[in-house]
Order: sequence, then structure tokens, then C-alpha cells
Amino acid sequence: MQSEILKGLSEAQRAAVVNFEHPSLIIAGAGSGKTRVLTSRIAYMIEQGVKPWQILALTFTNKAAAEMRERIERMVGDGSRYIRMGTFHSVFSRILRENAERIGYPTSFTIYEPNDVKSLLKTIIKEMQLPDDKYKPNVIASRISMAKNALITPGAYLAKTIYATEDRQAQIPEFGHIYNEYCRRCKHNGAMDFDDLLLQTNILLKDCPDVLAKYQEQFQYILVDEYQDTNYAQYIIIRRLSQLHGRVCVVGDDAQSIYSFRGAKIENILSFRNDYPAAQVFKLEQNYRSTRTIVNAANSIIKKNARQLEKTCFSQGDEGEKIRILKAYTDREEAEMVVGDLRDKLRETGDRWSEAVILYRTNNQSAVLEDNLRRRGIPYRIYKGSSFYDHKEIRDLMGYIRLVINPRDDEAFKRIVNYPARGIGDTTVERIAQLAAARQTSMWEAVDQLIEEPAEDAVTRAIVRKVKEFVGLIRSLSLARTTMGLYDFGLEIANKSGILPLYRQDNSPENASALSNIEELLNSMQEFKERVDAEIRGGEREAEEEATIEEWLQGVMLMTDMDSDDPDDQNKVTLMTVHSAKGLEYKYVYIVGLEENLFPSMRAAESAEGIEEERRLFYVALTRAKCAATISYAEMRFKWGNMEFSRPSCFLREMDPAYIESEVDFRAERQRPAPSEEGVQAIDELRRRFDYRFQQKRQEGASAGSYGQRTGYGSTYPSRPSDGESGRVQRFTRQNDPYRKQGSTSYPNTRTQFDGQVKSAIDTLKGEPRRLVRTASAPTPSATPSSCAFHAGDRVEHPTFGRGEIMRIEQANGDWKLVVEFPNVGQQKTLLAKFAKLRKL
DNA sequence: TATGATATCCTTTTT
DNA sequence: GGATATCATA
Repeated sequence: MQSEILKGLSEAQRAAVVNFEHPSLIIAGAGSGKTRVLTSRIAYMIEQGVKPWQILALTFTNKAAAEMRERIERMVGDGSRYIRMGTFHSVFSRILRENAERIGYPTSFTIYEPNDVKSLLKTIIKEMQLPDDKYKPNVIASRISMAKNALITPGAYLAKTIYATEDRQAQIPEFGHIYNEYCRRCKHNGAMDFDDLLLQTNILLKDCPDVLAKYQEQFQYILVDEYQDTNYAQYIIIRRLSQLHGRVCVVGDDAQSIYSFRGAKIENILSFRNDYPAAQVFKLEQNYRSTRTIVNAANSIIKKNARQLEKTCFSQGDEGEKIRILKAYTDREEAEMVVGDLRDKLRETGDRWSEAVILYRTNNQSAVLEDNLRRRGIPYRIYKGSSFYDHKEIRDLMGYIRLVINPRDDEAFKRIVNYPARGIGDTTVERIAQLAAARQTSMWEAVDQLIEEPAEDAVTRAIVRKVKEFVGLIRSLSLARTTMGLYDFGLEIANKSGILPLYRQDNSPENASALSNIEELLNSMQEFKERVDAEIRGGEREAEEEATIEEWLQGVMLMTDMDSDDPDDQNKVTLMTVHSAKGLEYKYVYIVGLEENLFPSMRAAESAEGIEEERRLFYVALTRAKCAATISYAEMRFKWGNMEFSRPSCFLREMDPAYIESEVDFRAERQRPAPSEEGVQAIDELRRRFDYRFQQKRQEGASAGSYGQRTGYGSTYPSRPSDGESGRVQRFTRQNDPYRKQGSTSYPNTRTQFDGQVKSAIDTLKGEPRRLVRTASAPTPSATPSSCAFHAGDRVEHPTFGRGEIMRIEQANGDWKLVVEFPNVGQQKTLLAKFAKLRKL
């Protein structure tokens, strides 16, 4: 009799499900039913007699893990609970906790979130007296992360000269020592960062053969979802665990590998067959999601990539409509067009708002779209992968909990010792830190010693009293932990710490949201306790393994906002980055900002691999669409407060024209020269005039209530003309409007006029740029790009850096970059001619 | 020690 | 432009 599980599966899917005794590579094209195959495979294994606890299933998100568990439970029932299934980080943090002492960590180790990492790095950089303009915590943190993901320990790092060379070139020669000190401190504080959860797991499995053997024995079957996104550390963990039996099943799509910037190695999936020569390969090539047009168009793009696994994705669905390409003059107009089109589309089809998504490359593109949606009264939601601890109140509360669990957690200590304010100022904290450093102890222990010491003067006595109060507070919370239930304990902390009272003081909207976050945090404690109690009743847990705050904290640290689906978000248009869209599907997909230097991004354009990854990203975006995809680009857009020209993305040209319907010729524009200084200035000028005019109108119209609500453009166009004389940026006011003084009458005062001017400006630029410059050039004579007032070798004086010599001059972005050496400062500075107040000597 | 002014950063970000 | 961090100041 055939298993129920196999019913309704295609030939290819079924093969991938039933052959579970060998290493398997399941190449799952977009929309090919990947999750279904993976869950069916696990369910089938259980049905065939594999014990659930012998199965290890790893995912990248909690959400994916939860969804899989749910689906498996529907197929095989309760047994699914015993499957070890979760994210890499959560599964291995649990294993680490069970074995922490073997690698020199306390069982109660806490997890440093990115803020703690940054803060600790800042401290170290300061202590080592390194210049913080070169040693940026973010840069250092990401380099450390890369090293850990590549399993390069500080020792190994310092031993290799190649890294030292790299660091010298990057002007961070001390990086290796920072890395070393960082790791030492983390360990000393009994803390691991996210990357440690993988690195330390590797160390554990390498250094403790008995532990490795135990888990090798336990996990007879290992399944990995989204294998194309695994990094080296994850790859090695999988190799180690599967070394004996080799029963590894990886599922993924190399065409959707988009996380290399976080250390993911597409090579892992590309060379799986070399790593596991006995591997069977299953290809899921039929797309059940999208129209033929979408799938074929996506194929036509991805085939430009050199490195990929061979496969032919196809759809047997409708042909569907062609992909449309919209062109706008500005980012604002792009939003207008896209949202307008989206609204028309849904009106026409009668579909709900939630069937549509707008995808962009970078988060800051969402602002204009939001603006437009809001104005039209269209419900939308922005899907942003923020962490729980992105909320300050959560971070603070967690600080208390962390310190109680692990008093060595210095980052937690620093965060809460004076929050809410209790008169323990920076100098006191600094002193505690120094005491701790001198005695090689944690700050918590140092504080103990501080209050033992006799206080000489009144000021010290007052401080000691305050510190004593704090110590008493933490001690009493520590005691409460042993006597109270999980939820009560959480509430006790929220109250006694003063955080809850703080937010209860008044009911501003921000406070209300903070309170609801705190409430959510406390609720999650209760939920956790109930779940564990149920497990004890069900016999999955021993009675003495009650829910502990450690266990709860561990889970919550690895949680993101995205994991909880908000029911309020029904029937809304979704806005998100392409990255966040992976794995999701929508009937109507809008992809905006298909421009060079945006999508593909500027950084990516520097390397062939970079472009390939962007191409995969575009592939991901396109294949989210079930029915129709619309792509847009703008000729210019705001970037960092400046208007910048852009050219249509090369990806538009790469798409097979057979699947495109477009009224604009995005191909011909390849010929247009790169935006010139003149062009940028001219547009800036127009923009400014328009903006000024608009402000005036709004001021007048505010009382009359007659200001263009319907189109409502221009409210946030920047008005930031730079004054060539002083080099200072000034706010634009009636008084200093140069055009007012000149008696100019050509303010555009409607959107149409404005766009008309912009259009003619662009057309003029294409033909003869010079004329426009003369008519509309800004009054900044110093910014003439063809010549620079300074020359290499000139001696100059700077108001803060003193005297120096110009070493180099480079043309840059409408100005001149001067590399100047200042002997007084002892280093080179790169200055912009327009802004630096340099005086020729 | 709280607050307003100024410097600084700015792709993507599953944990 | 804009959010956030750091700084100066009373």
C-alpha cells in the first residue's frame, strides 16, 4: 500500500522523498515545492521507522523551523515533537549549553547581541589607544564575524602573515590583537556572540571526541534547508556530524544564494557532490508558482551567471502577462507610477491588497513609496527584520535578566548599572571598569570590592551608598529567581529595576509601545513555562527540568520580530527588501529602482562574483511573482540628500525581450554619458527653486487650506544650497534666496511644470551640456569642475589641522578631493575642496 | 546629568 | 535626508 505522504507528489518530488538512506542533494528551483519535499521526506522517514530523535533538521530562520514542524506534525502527529529541529544557532546553542564547561564556558553563558559586540569593541579600541576614525566598531565587528565564520581563531589569525598584510593595507594593523582581546574578554565574561555559537560548536566537536561521537550517534539523519546560504562554520559542523554515516540531505537553490556578504558560501552547494561522492542528486525543476512568462524571463537572466548547477526550470501554468517596465524621471514619480499601477491592477482584478508586494534593493527606498501609499490611503506594512532587542526597553530589561543569570556579563552590567538613572555616573563606572581590569575580574566582582573599601570623603561615601543599593537590588533579584515562577520573576525585575514604573509615568504613544513590548516579553515567559510544563506532563522532560530563565533567555535572544506574524497585518500591501522576500510569494510583484549602482549595487559592480550575486537577487525578486511582475526605474533619485542621475540596470537589458512589454526604450539609454557635474548642479538648481516655491505656497496655503492635497508633491524636497564663500551649508530662507534677489520668475509651481523642466534639462544634457550650465549654474564659482584652485605640492593651512602639504588631487563627485599631509596631526587627511577651509600659503 | 547642537554613518542582514 | 551617536554646555 502506498503511503499517504507520497500522494500528490510529482515523480521528481517523490524520488527526493523516498530515497533517504543516502547523502542527497535536492536542487529545488524557485516555487518547486521545496518545503513540501523536505517535510514529506522527514515524515516519510518516520513512517518508515526512523526514530524522530535521530533526525536533525536545520533551518536558517525560526519561522521556517516552526512551519516545517507544523507541517510534519500534520502528517505524522505527535512524534514530530522529538525531532531536533530548529535554526543552526538555536540547536547548537542548546548543545553548547549542555557541554559549555568542556570548552571553558559557564553553563549559564549569555549571548552578546550586536550592540554588546559593538560596545565591547569600542571599549577595547579605546583601551588600546587606537584611532577610532580608522578602527570603526562596525568594520571591526564584521571582520571578526567573517573570521569566525571561516573558523579562523585569533591564534590562527595572528599566526598568518597574509592577514597582517591585509590589515596593514586596510590601515587596521592592530586588528589581530583586537580580535584576540575581544575573544578573551567574551570568554572571560562568559559570553558568546552569534558567530560563537557556530565557532564554539566546532571547537567543542573538534576538541572533545566523546561529545562528537555522542552526537554522531544520535543524529543519524541530518537535513539542511537553504544549503546555498550556509557558511564555512556551518558546513564543517555538518561534515563532522555526518562523518560516520554520511546521511546528509541538503536542499537549496544555488540560483538563490544571496547572503555571501554574511559569509555564506555558494561553493558549499556547488561542490556538494565532491564532498559526498555517494550523493544522489534530485532536481526539482517544475515551478508550480509562476506563469511561464515569469519563469522564462527569470531563466533568461540567471543563465548569464557562469557558476551554477545545471538545471532547467519550467512552468506548466498559463503563459501569463508580459513583464512591464515603467520609467520615471524621479524617484517620487516612480513611486507615483508604481503605486498607481498597483492600485489600478487590484481594482481591475478585485484582488486584495495583500496580494501585492513592492520590492526594493535598499531599505531607504521605502520612504517615497510609503509616502505615496499613505497619501492615497492604501493600507501597507513594511516588513523589516528587526530584532526584539532593537527596542531599547527590551535591551534594558534583558540587561537585568542577563546580569542576574551571569554576573560576569560586563556589557549587561554597563547597560543597566545606571539605568534607570540612579546617580552612578560615567566616572564611577569607569573606575569600576579599571578595578576590574586591574584584578582581572568582572565588573560585578569589582563592585563588590569597591564597596568594601573604606570611603574617605563624603562624595565617595555617597557614591558607595548608591552602588550598594544597586548591588542590593541585583542580589534581591537573584534571590527572587530561586523563589518565584518564571513570569512573576520577570514582572519582579520589570518593577524593581524601575523600568516598568518609568514607562508607566505618562502615557505617551512611545511609552505605550514600550509597555506593550515589555508585556510581550513577559508573556513569552509565561508561554514558555506552559510549554515546558506540558512537556513534563507528556514525559518528554524530566520533572526536575522545570522551565528556567536561562533556557527562556537563550531562546529569546535568538528570536526576531519577524518570527511573530501580526494578525493586524491582514490585507495590506507589503513593502520589503528583496532579501527579505526570499521564500515568499505574491500574485503581483513590483520591483523598483532597477538602476545601475542601485540594483546591481555599486559595491557589487566591482567584481564578477558581486554582479552574479546581484543577478541572483534579481532572480529571487522576479520569481516571487505568481501572476505578474512590474519593474520600474527612475532617471534620477535622491541619494544621501543629493540628486543623482542613474541609468537603467543592466539586468533590464539581460532579460529576453520576448517576455517584456515596455513603452520606454531602456536599451538606447546605454549611450547616455555618465551624469556630469553640470547636470547634477542644474537639476539641483531646479529642485531648489521648486522646493522654495513650494514652501512658499504651503505657507500661504496653510491657512487657506488650498494646498495641492491631491498630488501633494514636494513636501520633502531638500533645500540645501551650499554657499561657495563660507563653505557652510545654510538653510534656505526667503531672505537668502539668491533667485529672489535676482528677480527670477521661473519657479515651477506645479509637479507637471517641475517635471517638464527636469525633462528638458535632461534632454539638454544629452545634447549640449554646457549651455545649461551657464544659464542655471549655481553661484558656487569654486566648484567649477574643470579646474581646481589647489595643486599638488601647494602648502596650505587648515583651521584645525594646521599647516600641511597637498599630496594628491583627485576629481570626485562634483568636487576635488585633496589628500593633504599635516605634520602636526601626523597623518594624511582627505578633504573636499568645496568644504575644507584651506588657505593657500 | 539632561539636553540641544554637531559629527558620522549610510547595501543587503535569516541568528 | 535622516537616524543615531557623541559632544559641549550649563
